[in-house]
Amino acid sequence: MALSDRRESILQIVIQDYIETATPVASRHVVERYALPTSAATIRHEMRLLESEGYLTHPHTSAGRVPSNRGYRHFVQSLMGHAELGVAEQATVRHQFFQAAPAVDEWAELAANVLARSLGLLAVVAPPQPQRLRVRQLELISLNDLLALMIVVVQEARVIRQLTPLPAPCPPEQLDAMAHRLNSDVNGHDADTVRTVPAADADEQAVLDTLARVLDRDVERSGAASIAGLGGVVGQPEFHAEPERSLQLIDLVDRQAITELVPSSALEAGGLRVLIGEDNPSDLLQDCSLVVAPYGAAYGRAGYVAIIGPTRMNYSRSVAAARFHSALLQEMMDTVYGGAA
Amino acid sequence: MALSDRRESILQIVIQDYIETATPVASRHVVERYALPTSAATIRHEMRLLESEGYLTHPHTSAGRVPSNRGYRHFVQSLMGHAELGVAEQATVRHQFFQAAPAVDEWAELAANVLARSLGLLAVVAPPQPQRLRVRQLELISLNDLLALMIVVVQEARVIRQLTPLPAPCPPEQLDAMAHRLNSDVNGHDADTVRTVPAADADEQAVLDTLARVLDRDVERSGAASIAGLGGVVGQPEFHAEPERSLQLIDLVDRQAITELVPSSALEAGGLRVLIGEDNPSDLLQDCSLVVAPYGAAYGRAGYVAIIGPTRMNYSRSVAAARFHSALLQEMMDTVYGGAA
DNA sequence: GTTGGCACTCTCAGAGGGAGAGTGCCAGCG
DNA sequence: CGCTGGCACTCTCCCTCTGAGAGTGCCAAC
Repeated sequence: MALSDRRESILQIVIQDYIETATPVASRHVVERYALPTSAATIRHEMRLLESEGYLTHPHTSAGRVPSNRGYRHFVQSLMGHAELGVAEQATVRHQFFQAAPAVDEWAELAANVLARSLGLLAVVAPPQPQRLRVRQLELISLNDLLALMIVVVQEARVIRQLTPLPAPCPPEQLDAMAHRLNSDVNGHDADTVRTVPAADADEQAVLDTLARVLDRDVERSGAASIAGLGGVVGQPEFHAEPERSLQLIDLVDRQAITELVPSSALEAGGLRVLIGEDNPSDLLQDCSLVVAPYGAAYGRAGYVAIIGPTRMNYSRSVAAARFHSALLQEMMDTVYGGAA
Repeated sequence: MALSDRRESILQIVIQDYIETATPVASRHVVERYALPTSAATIRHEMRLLESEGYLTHPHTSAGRVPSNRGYRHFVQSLMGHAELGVAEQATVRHQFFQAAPAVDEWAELAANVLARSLGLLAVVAPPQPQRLRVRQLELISLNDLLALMIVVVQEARVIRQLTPLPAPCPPEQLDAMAHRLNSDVNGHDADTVRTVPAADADEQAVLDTLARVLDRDVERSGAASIAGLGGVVGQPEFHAEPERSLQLIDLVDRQAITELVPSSALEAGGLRVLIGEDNPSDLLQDCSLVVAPYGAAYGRAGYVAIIGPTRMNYSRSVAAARFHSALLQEMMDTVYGGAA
């Protein structure tokens, strides 16, 4: 069912006004603020129709209108247009990344911080997860005769540190020799092939076992997602009313478990997705929206940039920012890793 | 001014009861719950005296007594006794660390998580910061002819990843050769001595410059403190009443800036400190207490285990847990790094 | 020194009431 | 037929009031 032009623009005004003010918008407010050529009564009439079609709701009889999830959905799909970050803002963000770019570990964190700050919402940035890790360099540091610190640099440009107990005493020189020997054996190997490498003695076996286990474990860990902007979201008016909800969210962030809120189905499509209210599988996000922009699928399980906020979030800005950041991260990864895993 | 025995034990009861229930404790409640051989009126009389001496307060005329900061301080110093974690709990924690111990990166995080969970308070664990970093192993990965990924393993068992632009084109083999050459030159060097190493060409100079800068920067970064338990602490009743306070705290954690709340003066003494209410330099913690247990001073600027919660926190448990964890972390570091920097 | 008793104070929850904000509807107008 | 002003109606919000309940402070008696 198509909406008349006027009805559409009223819907758009109501939504934008509500996004801005967070208070139900009244008919009179609309005509006055937006200098419409009609009277409040007419707007009232149109709003009533919009409500009967499911785009708006009513907290109570004598309150103004509030967009329904359907209204938001229509807004995102048809009314919002193709959102782009302003040129100036793009430049600022690029500049920040340019300054930080050398520190590979910090990309996701930087992105999350910039997003959170500029949107005032919760931002989650998860880097792509490689399907498997391949050894590039193995380093063994002798701590004492029975304990070594293993440092593994993997081809996917990650570094793992791990303590390794040694079953038989092994003095530092011997350990160095072992590292040297093993390095050529395991170079380019992943967990599975590491397991097939023959060991010269018990200590070597222990090191190889640990190495294989560590390669597996580190792939498993979906961890390392950066989260920022908790303060911004729980400061939103919709959270003031329901402290339990805030607490649940805080707890999730605290436990580093917000990644659970991003359904993997949203990543599969490959493009940017906006999940509004009940679109979200999680109960916690029933009154929230989620903007997800995947990136880096070429490097394994796709990473993503996600924005979480009340359904009343500024979709235009959120979508633009998420899109821009995911593209930027993709671009940086391509520069650094040459476009292939 | 010494307190009579009875007065002291009443103070102790009031404080412990208040810590447990978070509600002002009434005279009648005390006699009934703790089966005291006196009447409520007597308790009332004693409480009045305790109040006039500054150990207790009164939210309002018809409310029970609440400990004052002075009361808490006296409790911590004289009444609480020497708190130790139960044997069973010690064993559990040790077991958790034993399982995770191999992953060096995760010690602080694990400690923060365990503390936060077991106390329901905010836990901050900051690893010791080495005064300077010395190169152990330098690795250069060619990304393209003009860009390399530098991976530095430092003797302090930390790993740094950093992008390095190359002024002159440098194919992979050549880069490998450079890494090999430089490795012997920079081994054991810190930022200052790295700067004195002569460079063979422009690319080598660029790499050395980046290396020196990175060694400096990484010492600077006080970062890497692990924080956990935000949900627990803002869920405490004292935060319900004041949402702004919660927001400030959330924001501080969000910005990874809670470390600001731990005054460096608390670390200097070297022993465990308890800062109650206005002892805290930060405004935000005026109604909160801070338990700080430093560790690892032998490895540079001391790290610490800190517990943050309302003044009504369970000091006995907090102090015991902080002490135990700091000792455990110290012990683990000594095992791994052999007791010297 | 301790106790029971009693008056007093203060909070808290609920009820009531008036003001204000908006709507829904209707009758009239272009 | 769509638009408009007017008006009754509804619902929230805030303020005030009130009664119940909880505890204390004090006093007189033991």
